[in-house]
Amino acid sequence: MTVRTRFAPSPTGFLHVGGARTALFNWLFARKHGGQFILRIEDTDEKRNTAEANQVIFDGLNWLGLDWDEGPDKGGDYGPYRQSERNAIYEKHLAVLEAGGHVYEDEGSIRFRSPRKTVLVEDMVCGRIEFDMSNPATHPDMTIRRPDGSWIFHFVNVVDDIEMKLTHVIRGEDHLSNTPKHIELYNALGATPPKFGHIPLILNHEGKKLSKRDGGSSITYFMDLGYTPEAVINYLCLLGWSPGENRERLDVAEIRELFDLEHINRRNAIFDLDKCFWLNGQHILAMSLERFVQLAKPFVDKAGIPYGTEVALLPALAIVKPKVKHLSDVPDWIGFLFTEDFAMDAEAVEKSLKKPGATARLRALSEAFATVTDWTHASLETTLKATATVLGIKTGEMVHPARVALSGRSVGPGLYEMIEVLGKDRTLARLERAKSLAAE
RNA sequence: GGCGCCUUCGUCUAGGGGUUAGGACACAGCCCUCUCAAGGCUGGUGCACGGGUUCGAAUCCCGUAGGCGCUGCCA
Repeated sequence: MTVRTRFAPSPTGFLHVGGARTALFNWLFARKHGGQFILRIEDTDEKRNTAEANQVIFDGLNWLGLDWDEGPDKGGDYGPYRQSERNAIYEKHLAVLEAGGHVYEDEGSIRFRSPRKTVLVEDMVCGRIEFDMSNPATHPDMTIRRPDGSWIFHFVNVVDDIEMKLTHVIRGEDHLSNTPKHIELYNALGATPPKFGHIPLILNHEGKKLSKRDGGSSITYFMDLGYTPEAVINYLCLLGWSPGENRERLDVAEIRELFDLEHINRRNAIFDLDKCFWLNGQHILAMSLERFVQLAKPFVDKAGIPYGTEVALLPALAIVKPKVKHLSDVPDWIGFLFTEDFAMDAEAVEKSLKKPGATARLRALSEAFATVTDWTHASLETTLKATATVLGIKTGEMVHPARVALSGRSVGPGLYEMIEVLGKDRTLARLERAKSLAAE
């Protein structure tokens, strides 16, 4: 039997991190077992069904790297993959329920008549749970169709899962209490229920369900701020799941290999942006320069940094890669390398250049650098340190004014690396220019 | 209210009868150091509570409390 899982979001114009994690777990499960991952859009509420809202889902999943085998944009053997286009299928299944005497009309809507028995849910995450459905007062018959003919989630969801031959349904724990009702529906439709796995919810810092208002509740937030997909995937999978052995930074390939439903715990998790942020830095540090360029370049382009060719951009990105935590910070970190019109931070100028002797130091450094033929960070370091020694000052007393003179600020990439990237001409010119700002 | 699920540092978690209860983020201090990071070291804070069972409970059982979810003609 081929494993078939799905992600079935409603197009709200927003891809929630909880939804993204549900998608991730389904994707991981399918990929791990050599199965298929299906994308189905649950747009029974047609008001929400806009092209933009659909696109947000596609973009988010694509960004995360969660590819699907069947879906509205891809087709497949069990389409259409939008509920708004599956009306005939629902009618057909409703007829089956009618024929079996499982439904009745109630003020224009259609309700499913519960068999009123105990339903056993055997959940891959939660274990065996019995639900006593015998009391109509506490478990009323669910509505499956509104008087206006539109369908209710429970019904279409089950019908689609049957029709699309899904074998495993991994979803949020908010559906655990709905599951016995869904199983009743499967039975009435003569279908075998899939295996269910209910994963814990993601909560905000107040312990409430993460809402749109909470920072980091939307995948767009991570895309815009310059998180890497690898870090977000990593963080999301660590919420409610652990591979053991104190592993923290994992790449997707490792996660695909290690992931299993057995190690999903059952308690809800509070979303911690701090840790996600840390993980992002870890992934940036660990990734190849090629990957970093691929991820950072759009941010640099968007900021309009005049780097010219990609060949010129590469060394700049290389020296900030170990420092940067958000890709959106990259333009700010490399901007001074591509313009002579960079801002001079007043505080930094005050602290490092307005010091007695600063001019002499810059002059000495400038003269020393002028003789350097091997313009590499290693020999630049040697030269700078030797110059400081000659002047009888500590390395730092030379480094700080130089950094401000060359970049306009007191923090940045490694000084020698940035001088190397700057090149001899620009370095000497900037040192010269800074003398006018420096104290005698 | 009813039903279901859950409860290990502030947060994410490991641990499922004998552990000095481990790791990570965050926080503090120190080291390294050209800044900022990274890295290294150190530190504090935790088994919700009450009863059992047991020689021994964070771990098993019962209860209580708290949290979350469902109880929609939302998904």
